Amino acid sequence: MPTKRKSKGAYMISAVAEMYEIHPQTLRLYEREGLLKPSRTEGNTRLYTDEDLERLEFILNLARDLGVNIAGIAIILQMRERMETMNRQMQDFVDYVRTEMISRMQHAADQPGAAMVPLRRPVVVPAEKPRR
Amino acid sequence: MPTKRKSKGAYMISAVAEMYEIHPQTLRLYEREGLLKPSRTEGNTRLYTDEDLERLEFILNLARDLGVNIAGIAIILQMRERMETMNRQMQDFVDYVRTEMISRMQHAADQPGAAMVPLRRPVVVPAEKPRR
DNA sequence: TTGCTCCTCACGTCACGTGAGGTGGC
DNA sequence: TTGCTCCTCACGTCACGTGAGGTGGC
Repeated sequence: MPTKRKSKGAYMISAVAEMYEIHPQTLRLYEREGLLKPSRTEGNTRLYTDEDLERLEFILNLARDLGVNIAGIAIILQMRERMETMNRQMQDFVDYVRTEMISRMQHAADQPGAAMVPLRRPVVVPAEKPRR
Repeated sequence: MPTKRKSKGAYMISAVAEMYEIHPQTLRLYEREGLLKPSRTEGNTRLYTDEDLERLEFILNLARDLGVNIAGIAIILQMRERMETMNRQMQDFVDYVRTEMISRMQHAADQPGAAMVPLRRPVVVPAEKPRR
């Protein structure tokens, strides 16, 4: 039974195996197939960080609940990262445009006699569930 | 050998099987598993449209070349659709902002004595390969 | 009739998960 | 020493692809 659960830490393979009811060999298999990349101690023992565990949970969800094989999981992990990048870029762009618009509207308002130009249509931000 | 190749059309199962060197039973399997949904004639014979074939090519790429199982392919197809939707929305938004900006800059230029407000940083559009 | 279609059932192969067996460091 | 770790090898099970067998409509 590992003492730490939520806080930052590094777990050895048997602790992780116990936490997720998974065979240690399966964890080694996932690493050999490139799904997980835990760090190692100097003595070559695997150390799983919280980040590794988060990734592992994602993997287990796909493997156990959805029946996806390793090749599929590898691709889905890649796509997930691409989507997260896209979401970030989208959000950055939306934020940028918003502040830029506000800034310009204020400039315009500062100028006496300048008219506000209404948006022709509302800005629709795509409904994406926030990741955290 | 089907006479039509590129143009719009509907293919029966053996024509598709020949074109992609795939067993007809495999096509039936993919349909049973929900990956493909060809229409049917009144006599219940499957008809594959070009759209179905495009989807099939995607499926075969995953199954044959990448070794993804059916459960994985189903999820990847879903994710692909979500990414396409996101790309479309992103592109729409970028286009909208661009035309809106131009329109405002022109308005501003029309007003004598009005200063151009330079962008604080360049607008970076994410590098996404265009789909068509 | 011929050559297609539909379907179900069943088999071979392979990937995945797991176990055994032997090793080495804290 | 004990209890962990590492590794490789091998087996059971199941999904996938394919084939056979029997049916029916153009």
